[in-house]
Amino acid sequence: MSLRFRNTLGGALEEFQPLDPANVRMYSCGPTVYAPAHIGNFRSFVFADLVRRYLAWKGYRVTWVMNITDVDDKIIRDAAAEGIAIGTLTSRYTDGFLDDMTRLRITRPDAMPRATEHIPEMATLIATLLERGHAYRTDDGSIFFRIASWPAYGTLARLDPTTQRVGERVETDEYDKDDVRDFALWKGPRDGEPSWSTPIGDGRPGWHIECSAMSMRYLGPSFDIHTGGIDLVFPHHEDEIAQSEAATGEPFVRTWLHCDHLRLGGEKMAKRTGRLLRPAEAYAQGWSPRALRYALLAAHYRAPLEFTEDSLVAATSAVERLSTVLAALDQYESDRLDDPGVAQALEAAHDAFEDALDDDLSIAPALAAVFDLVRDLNRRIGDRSLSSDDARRAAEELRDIDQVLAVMSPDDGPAREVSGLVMTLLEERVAARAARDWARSDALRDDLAALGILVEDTRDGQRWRVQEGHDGTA
RNA sequence: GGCGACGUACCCAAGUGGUUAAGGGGACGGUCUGCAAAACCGUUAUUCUCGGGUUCGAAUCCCGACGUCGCCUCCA
Repeated sequence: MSLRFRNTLGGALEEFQPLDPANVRMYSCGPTVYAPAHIGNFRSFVFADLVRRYLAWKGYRVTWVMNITDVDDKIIRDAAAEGIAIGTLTSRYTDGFLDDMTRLRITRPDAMPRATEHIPEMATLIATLLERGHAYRTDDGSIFFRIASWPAYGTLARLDPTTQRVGERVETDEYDKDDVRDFALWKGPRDGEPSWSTPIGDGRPGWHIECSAMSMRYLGPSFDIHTGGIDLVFPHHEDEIAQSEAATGEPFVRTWLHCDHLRLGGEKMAKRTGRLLRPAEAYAQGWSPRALRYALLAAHYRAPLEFTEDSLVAATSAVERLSTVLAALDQYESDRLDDPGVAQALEAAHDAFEDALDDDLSIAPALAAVFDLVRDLNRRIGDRSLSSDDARRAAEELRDIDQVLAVMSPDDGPAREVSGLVMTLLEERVAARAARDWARSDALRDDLAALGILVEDTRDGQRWRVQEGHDGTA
């Protein structure tokens, strides 16, 4: 089967066909760096990473761009409150964001453009909109997009602009718009606010224009996939489409993908309500980054996901189950001949995994296929019915699948060589067990545990794996 | 008020017309083991929010009720 996505634009399940088969172009709305991102934000970034990884796994070359919004009202407000330049504030939170991405195993995008570094591109785009009559200036030097000039406005969000509820929370009179629904492309200069001098005048960009300008800069006027949280559908992405297509006259994005909210206590996780959890806080409570990743990944992206401690308990057990079977396979040895049933099981699991994800990234059946395989492999390990090559191939298959999931290897340097001390202790313990010296054996097990090495005894002898959170280099 | 999503076991979550309702977690029982851990086996939904209807047959389709959440305003 082929890859299909549920396109927010139109709502249909559509077969994915890249505009350029040799290069899938994808853009994700990134963070506004005025505070550490919370795990609700990261749900959308982990989701985008899943799209990116799955496309690559399917054999596509992907160019992935994620913006960093480093100038906006909240950034200006918070920097002023601290008495620092906005760049000082935003570089602080940008660094933190990049660290969080790394720990959550989110692939580094090919480009992460900053808004403040693309002011000229935005000014050019706005100039075009002015020329074409889709934008107008106000007395204070601001420039607005004229929604009345763009009949398709509202298509993405399925909103009828004429019936929008306006008036309840009309923006303050700070900017003098022709129509309350018009949105700011450019904000005129003000005292105490950062300002750039451009051909369209002094001031600073509005929010939506940066994504249009930067996506076009790196991906061209038309590209394949645009991702974001469901709350960006309106007005952000609606505005992006309007201003982009009005400027270029070409279709902006082919497939829009939006993930639903992460919830806490039954409600959307959000900074404004204070109802949130940040990655660092989860780690401080003892949860591992990969368990957090798994918890964010394990539900379908278009379904709301309630985040609870139970979900982290489940995620922790699930990822440990995966790394345990991998460790067992890696250490498995047998003189047996290959069992053709193993190759069949691997192929069946691979196909089921792919079929599930092909269907609009249906992660739950994909994971079910993985865990069905894990149970089968554990059974075979217990029966010693595998050959050494069977075990090696099984581990290879799991690691291949993990190119998409990125949850199987323990955090903190799983692939690293363990120290000579650990190897010596492991050997000593084998000798102690051979001599049935249980006291010595148990003492060595404790010593190894203190070094982050979990030792288990099986019918086939001693088996070990690295404990979560230890790097095994002690 | 408009638009949208949703209600499946103790928890999370697949399944969208037809043999025994995936998978993960938790709990309990068992096997293995010097002990421990891991693993494996078994038990945990005759039933899918409720009430009607269509059908030979529905968790799956239709109507209604109740309940939850989101967007319409900054927001992943």
